[in-house]
Amino acid sequence: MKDNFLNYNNYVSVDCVVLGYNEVENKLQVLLIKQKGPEPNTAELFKPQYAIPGDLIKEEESLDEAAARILEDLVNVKGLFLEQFFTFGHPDRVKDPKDADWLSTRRKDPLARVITVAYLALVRIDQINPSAGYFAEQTTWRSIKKIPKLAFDHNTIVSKALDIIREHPEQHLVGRELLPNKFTLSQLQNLYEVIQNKELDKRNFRKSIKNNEYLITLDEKQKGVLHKPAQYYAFKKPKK
Amino acid sequence: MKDNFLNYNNYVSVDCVVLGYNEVENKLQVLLIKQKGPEPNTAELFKPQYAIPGDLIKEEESLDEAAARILEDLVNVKGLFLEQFFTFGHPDRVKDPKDADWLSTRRKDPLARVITVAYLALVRIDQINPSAGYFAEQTTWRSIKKIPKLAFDHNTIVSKALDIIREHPEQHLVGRELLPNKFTLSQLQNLYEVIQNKELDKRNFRKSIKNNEYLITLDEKQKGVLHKPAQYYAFKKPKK
DNA sequence: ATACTTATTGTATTTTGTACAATAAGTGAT
DNA sequence: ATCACTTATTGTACAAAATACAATAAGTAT
Repeated sequence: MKDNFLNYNNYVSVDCVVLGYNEVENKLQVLLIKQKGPEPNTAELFKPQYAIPGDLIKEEESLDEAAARILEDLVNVKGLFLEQFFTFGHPDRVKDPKDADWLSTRRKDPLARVITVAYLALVRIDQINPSAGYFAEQTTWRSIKKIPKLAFDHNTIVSKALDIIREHPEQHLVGRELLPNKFTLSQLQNLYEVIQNKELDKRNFRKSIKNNEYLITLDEKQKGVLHKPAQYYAFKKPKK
Repeated sequence: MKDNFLNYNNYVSVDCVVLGYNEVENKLQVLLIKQKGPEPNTAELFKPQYAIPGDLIKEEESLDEAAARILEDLVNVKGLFLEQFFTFGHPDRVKDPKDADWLSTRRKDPLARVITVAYLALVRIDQINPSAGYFAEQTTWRSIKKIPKLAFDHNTIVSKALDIIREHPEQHLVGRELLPNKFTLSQLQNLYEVIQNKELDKRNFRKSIKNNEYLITLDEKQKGVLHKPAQYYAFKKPKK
């Protein structure tokens, strides 16, 4: 009877596309890590590649918890915006020869299939301080316009994340996640322009954004700027 | 050194929410199976529950392929519309006592965690003939308004599928999937009304739907009906 | 010719999207 | 006090899309 039991087993990982917004330079960047092996000085064992942060899930954690743990380990910040967006599970997604060396330092069975659940995180670059964790030799921000060749199928994963955020920026509350607590409408417009990669008309942008139920006008203006001071705004806390 | 290797292993399954449209009764239903064990006459080993069709993935198949296989085995139809929509991976999602008996007939380690990638399928009820496959004792259609208690977290999975189809019916090409090759605008409107669970104004529906780039007017009308015969329409094939 | 049933269509109104440029409110220099 | 400079802020005309609402058309059956 035991012969009828199914027994396929797989690795399951969570990978995080961390999009960081640099307000000063008005740039949207993605957080990459440089792979490292499990031991110090394992660099000679393989040619490290850039990758997005990810890890196998642990036995007792949910997928959401795994994503939070990976980010916490990497950027030492809790409570970031995190959203599952797609699961990548092609049998060959970790079987490119370019990835064999790194896997051999990390897995008992380097050719085993890995199914990965991908998450999107949004952060303000100036608010976090990524530091190499136990799975990263170093971390680096790269412009979403110049993403290098990444390990595994991570280029595909990043592309899909960008598609999703561009589709519905307002649904992803990008303003709340990527701007300071108080901000001007010009700051908000700059952010939308970077995400959508196109210029927006000031008057029309203001008309449409002012319908946003979450936007509230603060009782405060800019001070000390060399021009007409702008009104500050904030986001209401989400309903739920 | 081997001690540093990570070694968490998991079952990965694909579950399919099959939504079927019954045009005559204008009902949207979900396809459920009644669980069966791997051997004939195993019903006495456990109390079978209703569930959505799903199965562990096989070693060499992609997630999409697994979903197609599961449906093919169940409904003997290939080439259905299929879309991945979410992955459910809570550590306890298969550990409810109600599910222990069935798992014990199917798994070497019934308490092992199972992560499931959920797919949405759209079908015309009159076009397919679901038949009990190797994992189903029997199959049944149930109205989306009266879904019984299901095995595992399948009620949650079905709910999420319904949320998704209601959000963007046109993006899911529900017309193409759920109507005959030629159809009237009233048929199309009925379908949208069932999915969105609200009534639509005929004139406004026609105005908006006629902007649909995929809709074409056929050179044919209804015949033999006891009223003004309606024009037939069809959908163009999707671009790619 | 009439009754019956569903298909089809238009108009007025509101809302939303788009294109486009002048004025306002600060600072710093004179 | 005035002026130059910089960014913030606002309105108007037009087009497009969403909404509310009811009369006429084309068949069949009697």
